Amino acid sequence: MGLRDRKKQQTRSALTDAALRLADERGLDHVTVEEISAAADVSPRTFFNYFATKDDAILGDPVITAETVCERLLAVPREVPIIDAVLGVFTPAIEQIQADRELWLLRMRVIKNNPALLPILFARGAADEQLFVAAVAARGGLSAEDTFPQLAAVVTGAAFRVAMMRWSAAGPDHRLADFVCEAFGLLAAGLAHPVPTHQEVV
Amino acid sequence: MGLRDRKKQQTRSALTDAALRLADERGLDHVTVEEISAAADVSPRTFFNYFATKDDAILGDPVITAETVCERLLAVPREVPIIDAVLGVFTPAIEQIQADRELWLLRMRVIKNNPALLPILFARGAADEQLFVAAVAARGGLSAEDTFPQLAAVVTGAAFRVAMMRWSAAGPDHRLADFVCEAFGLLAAGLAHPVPTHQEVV
DNA sequence: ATAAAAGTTTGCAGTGCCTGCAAGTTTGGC
DNA sequence: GCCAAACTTGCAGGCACTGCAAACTTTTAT
Repeated sequence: MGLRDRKKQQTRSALTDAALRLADERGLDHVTVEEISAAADVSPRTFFNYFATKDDAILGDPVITAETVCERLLAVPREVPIIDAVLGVFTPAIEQIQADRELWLLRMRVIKNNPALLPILFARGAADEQLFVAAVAARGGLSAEDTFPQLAAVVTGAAFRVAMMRWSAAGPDHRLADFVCEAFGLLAAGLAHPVPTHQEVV
Repeated sequence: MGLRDRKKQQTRSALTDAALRLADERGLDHVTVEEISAAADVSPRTFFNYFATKDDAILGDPVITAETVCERLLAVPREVPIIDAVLGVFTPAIEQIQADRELWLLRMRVIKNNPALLPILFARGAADEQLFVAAVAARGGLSAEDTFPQLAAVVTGAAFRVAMMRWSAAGPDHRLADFVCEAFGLLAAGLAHPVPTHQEVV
């Protein structure tokens, strides 16, 4: 990678870093693009060369592209239940997030304090979601217009989001993977009422 | 209701109607608040006395308040599985939407064409979502910090959203209730792979 | 009926996000 | 070193949205 691209990468993360730090300190609404740009030593106009919106700077680059998700999902044999398949597909991303723990905890804190950001946490756009739906459909030999793939895609996404929130709220010794497994497990159980201690399922 | 409130109601729906119509014609991005206000015969400043954001005018009033949801949910006996409980709680809202079919189909078309609106379709705000989580928790004798209520609330919301999308995409003879039931049924089945015709579950 | 009170609409001025355009400046290949 | 491509920047401008204070309208009390 040449000097050029290295510099771009630097500017990019300088911008997210500044955005995250400032938003964490004062709340996203009390930080202007002008301030973020100043903190990253670029002009406000340049900010928008890197990110389409102020929010995007907070969210940074996606950990995993929709294309990768689709590709991997299609590689999972059809016998594997969709929940396990999705879990497998996301595992590398989960580990990636776990590795960048500090960054992500900060990011999640900012998201939690600025709920406007929340929807974008998973399924960053309708386009990505549609790709995901299509992949689930293809893997199951179904149409993207069928209920199952649409539901599976959206619901696993929602479950993942819940896992992220819980992980970020938990203590430092927890692994994101555990939260995701727990959530997906409950999903696979059909959201059956969890058994309080010493109680049998009816 | 006095003249005053009647007029307010009139203005309010004139604004949503104008917003929906114009957004449907040209796309939300190509409609300004000024235009919506002009179509509804009020000043742009007045628009913002009625709706906090342009999006809100599209979305109109919530069909069911978070408070009602919580109230009803707490009334459902604990033995009823959460999915059935939620289904029961939403039924009146579902019928309400079905009754205002024309309005909602238009609204859904606008939402589909302007995916930025999509997240707000269910769980209009983080606050509402939290109330919902709390209600699910209370009904199940769990804490709002537990995984189960958080997951159940978010996931059923997502499923409802999918049902709405499917209903709006389907022909005129379909009932929203059927789509919701189908989605909730798949959820209850743990997102098991649906059986294609003439095939046995492994 | 009339005047005061309470609630609504409106214009105005201002902030901040975001965009297109037309320079300037930096970088990589020759 | 020199050219072309890529990147940065300033400027002008559109639009969402807000607070404030001045009309205006409905309601209430007399």
